Amino acid sequence: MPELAEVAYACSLWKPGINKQIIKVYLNKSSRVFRGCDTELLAQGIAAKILKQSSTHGKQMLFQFSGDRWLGLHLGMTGSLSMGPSSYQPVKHDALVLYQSKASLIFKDPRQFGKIRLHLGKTSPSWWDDLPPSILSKEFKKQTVLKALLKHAKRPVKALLLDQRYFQGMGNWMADEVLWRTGIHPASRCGQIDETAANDLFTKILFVAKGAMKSVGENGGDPPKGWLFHARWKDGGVCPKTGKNLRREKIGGRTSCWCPDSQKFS
DNA sequence: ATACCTGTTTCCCG
DNA sequence: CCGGGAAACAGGTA
Repeated sequence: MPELAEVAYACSLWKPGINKQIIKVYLNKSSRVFRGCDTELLAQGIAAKILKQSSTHGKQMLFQFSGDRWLGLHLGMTGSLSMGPSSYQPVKHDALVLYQSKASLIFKDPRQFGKIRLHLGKTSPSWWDDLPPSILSKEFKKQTVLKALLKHAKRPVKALLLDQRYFQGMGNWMADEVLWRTGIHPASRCGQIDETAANDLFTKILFVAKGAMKSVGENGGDPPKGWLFHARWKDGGVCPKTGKNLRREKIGGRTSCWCPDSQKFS
């Protein structure tokens, strides 16, 4: 379930493992999450090291280990992190288990769209440093939104919101939530959105991102009552604002949900 | 059985 | 070269 806030929450689940040594590494070589990653090097690189720090940036996670080792992790569509006992036995779809003396850190991903990578070096890897600003950061500005809209004038705005080059951390439900709050139809072409609407888009992105971090990111709960989130998952949902029937349809390649009554084409 | 899915990458088209 | 869209990846669930 991993968008911005769910990723932050997932990352926090490994916090108990910080400042503790990895005494054994289990990895399932055949899992697709290791594509492009040398599993031998990874297992050997992390073994006997101490987990020092964890951080997230949008949907990306970075774990720093002693000895200048860094582990990058992306949860894809179905990845999840959890803790287990030190006696934990890996089950199907566990891709990586880091054993410590009193616990184990588990990364599981049935669909294997997630990704693991290793970096050796004094400083954090370039694939981390070079990420665009997170939608939660100071560097994410109105201007970012305006420029993206202008550059992709033909794209449906829903598709643009999912573009991680501009909106690090935005996912399908967040994008629907944002558009619903702006009154913009998800299929509106980016070029048709005026500056006032663009500013509102920016405001609502921050609102949804911060609200999600508070409700979901801190304790793994659901977004607040009254959010579109609770009504958007299946056909037959009702708009929390207008009480009218919501619509669901594929827009920009993803299932989108909107209120035809309050969301109009720009 | 069939369709659907909170993500990203790759390929093809104009 | 580019922007845009569809398909592919893989397995669980309804």
